[in-house]
Amino acid sequence: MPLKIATWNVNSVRQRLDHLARFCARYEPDVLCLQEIKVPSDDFPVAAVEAMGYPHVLVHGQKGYNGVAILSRRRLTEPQKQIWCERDDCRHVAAQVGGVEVHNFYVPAGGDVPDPEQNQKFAHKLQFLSEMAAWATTDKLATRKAIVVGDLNVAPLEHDVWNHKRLQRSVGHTPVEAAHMARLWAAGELIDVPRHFVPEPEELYTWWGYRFPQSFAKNYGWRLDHVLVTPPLRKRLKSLEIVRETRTWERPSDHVPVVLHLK
DNA sequence: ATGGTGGATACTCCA
Repeated sequence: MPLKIATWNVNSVRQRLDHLARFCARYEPDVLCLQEIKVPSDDFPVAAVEAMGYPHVLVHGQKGYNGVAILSRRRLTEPQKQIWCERDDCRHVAAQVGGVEVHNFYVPAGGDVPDPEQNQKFAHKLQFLSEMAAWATTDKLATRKAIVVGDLNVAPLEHDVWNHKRLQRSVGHTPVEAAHMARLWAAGELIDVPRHFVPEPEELYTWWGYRFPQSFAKNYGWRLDHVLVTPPLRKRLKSLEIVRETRTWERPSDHVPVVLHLK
């Protein structure tokens, strides 16, 4: 059965309901994984997303920060809300849908200083990525039909950022973060789907920051949002699209959706 | 060397 699955860091689901409706009407994903919903689970706008065609909703949210959700047209089973780094800050939710295991992550951004000794946030990010790799190994992720999506807050490859040389010392593109990402890929034998379709050196970005007002116009982008699949799904890969147009809409999220189409 | 903007919150944190 075909399956269209999208991931999108919406930067507050309540601020982005109009964009969600527009995106869903245009791209019609069967499953939509959201990050940074910034709302407690009980206050999630379930009626609004049901009206968009998503009656199955799994939310792991809290007040103010972080938070993830899976919206689906099909029934979601075996819900999971794992805790990482011994703190429940709503960064992971997972479920089975259409015979596939979908894991939705929001990895810590890591603060500004790329040194785990000086910066606890960076240490937390590295530990989170290490735990993901350990989980992929011990749970034998590679043997299952699994999809890992979300805002992993790492642009691992040279052409995943607009200026590799300049940004190597910036959090999100340091060699140590790229090495952690490579260990996760190896641990789950994960296929980096966007790069499967569009290899380096072509640029691929999913995020353009707010702090430089011209970042999108100048294409100062980073590829922070990821779609990874295990080997049993390789033959079902049909297409992948990074939906840049949402970044041109009024009051956009700083991240754009990524849509995977499985045969 | 530094600041820029956006969202949630409540006199500030996080990205």
